[in-house]
Amino acid sequence: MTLPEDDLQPAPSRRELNKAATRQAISAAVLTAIRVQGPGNFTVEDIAQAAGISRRTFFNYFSSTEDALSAITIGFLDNVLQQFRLRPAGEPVLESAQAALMSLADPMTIAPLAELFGIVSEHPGLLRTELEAWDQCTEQIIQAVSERVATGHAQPLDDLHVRALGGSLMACGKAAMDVWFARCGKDFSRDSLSTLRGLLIESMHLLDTGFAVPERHATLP
Amino acid sequence: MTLPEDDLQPAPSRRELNKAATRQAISAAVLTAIRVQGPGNFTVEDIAQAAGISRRTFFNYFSSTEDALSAITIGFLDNVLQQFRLRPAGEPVLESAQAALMSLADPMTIAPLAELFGIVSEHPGLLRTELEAWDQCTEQIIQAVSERVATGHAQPLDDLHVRALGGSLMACGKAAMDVWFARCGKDFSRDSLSTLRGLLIESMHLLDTGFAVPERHATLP
DNA sequence: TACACTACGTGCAAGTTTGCACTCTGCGCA
DNA sequence: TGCGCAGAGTGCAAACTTGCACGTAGTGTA
Repeated sequence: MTLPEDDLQPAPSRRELNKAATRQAISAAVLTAIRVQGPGNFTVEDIAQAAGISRRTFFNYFSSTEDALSAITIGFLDNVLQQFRLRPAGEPVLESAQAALMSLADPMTIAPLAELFGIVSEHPGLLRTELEAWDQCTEQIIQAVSERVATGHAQPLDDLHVRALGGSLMACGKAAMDVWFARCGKDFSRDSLSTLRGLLIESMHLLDTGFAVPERHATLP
Repeated sequence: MTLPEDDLQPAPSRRELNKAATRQAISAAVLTAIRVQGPGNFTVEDIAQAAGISRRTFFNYFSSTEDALSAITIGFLDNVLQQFRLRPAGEPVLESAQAALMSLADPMTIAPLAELFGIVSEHPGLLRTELEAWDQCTEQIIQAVSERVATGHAQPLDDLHVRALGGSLMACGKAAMDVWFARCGKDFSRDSLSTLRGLLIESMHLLDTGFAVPERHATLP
């Protein structure tokens, strides 16, 4: 009963599935622990138990609970970048970015990220960790963009171009989350998360059009 | 946050928990596959996938899907016998049996067993396997009773006594399931399963009172 | 009948999880 | 200050899971 498998990914092995499941179980457990008990009021032992693994295994995956928290953000970006890399090499970067976000079929994929965002806003002590994660994400975006422009263009773009673009992408993502959070608060429903995804795409689009004000140049022929 | 732990069991290790979870995931997957696709219309590969493990791991646990089915019945009995063995050594066997069944706090524990019972009734080809499981259960009951009377009595009971008692216990259990199934059909709700547990206990009680007809000797002083 | 194909069942080596025994650090308390 | 203790991390061996390769058996097909 194997599906036709329209995609070209070679179907993740059981090993990979298990690891991914464990990673996300740990991250989810940390998120819950922070929500319920507050940051610093739980032990690695607690997390391991909630995630259904041993304490030792926790440390096989993460070096600290903060690390596990970062993984939520970085993990989400990984998914998006994976989609990004599947886009044709010749496609403009900003179009690929929007397409990658759109291809996240299930908007619930963003749920942990969104919840983390809300939690960080309540516990400023976590901001340091979150900023670190974003910084890592930025570097990964830059890396991905860099790979893209190396293959898809006649002459490779210079470093400033690539890094500015990467940084802006990340900044747009953050802006989208800020706006979403201000607008929807802690609503993690499917609809709300769909809105968030829409905002993310919209922010990329703004970047794409050079933040042009719609009224001035409505359309180009 | 460790609870007082009123019981004397040494808290199962993570390894034991993992194994138990895998065993039951496999059995549940087989049950579902039979219900949905019918016996023989699925592969070990399907089961492994549904249970979230590799095909090889399936065979680490069971030698066949039938084996996994037997495990449902035998596993339930194991739980009951575990409670049985916790009863004081001096307590009469039939009282312990009733107490063991009563100490199954959650009647939902019986759910897989009950569902299996229903499925077997629809697929007589599975009966052979089920009977085999019951036979194994009978032997285990006899074993447990045998251990009990060896420690709790002045002189050990003879083989006939022990084996007849064990066999009768199993027969009563089966009778209770027959009656429950005739009465409740495929209702696996908490209430219905509570009824089943009641019938099981009642059948043990009948055995305990020598199947006395209530009207004749109502009560003894 | 011969052949391809699918699924079963098993041996083995490599990858992963776990228990345990440390060391180290921070904290409360006498 | 010194002591005890709880929790973070880490090294290691044993237990467990997985992928893979193999041999077997049944089934459909030319």
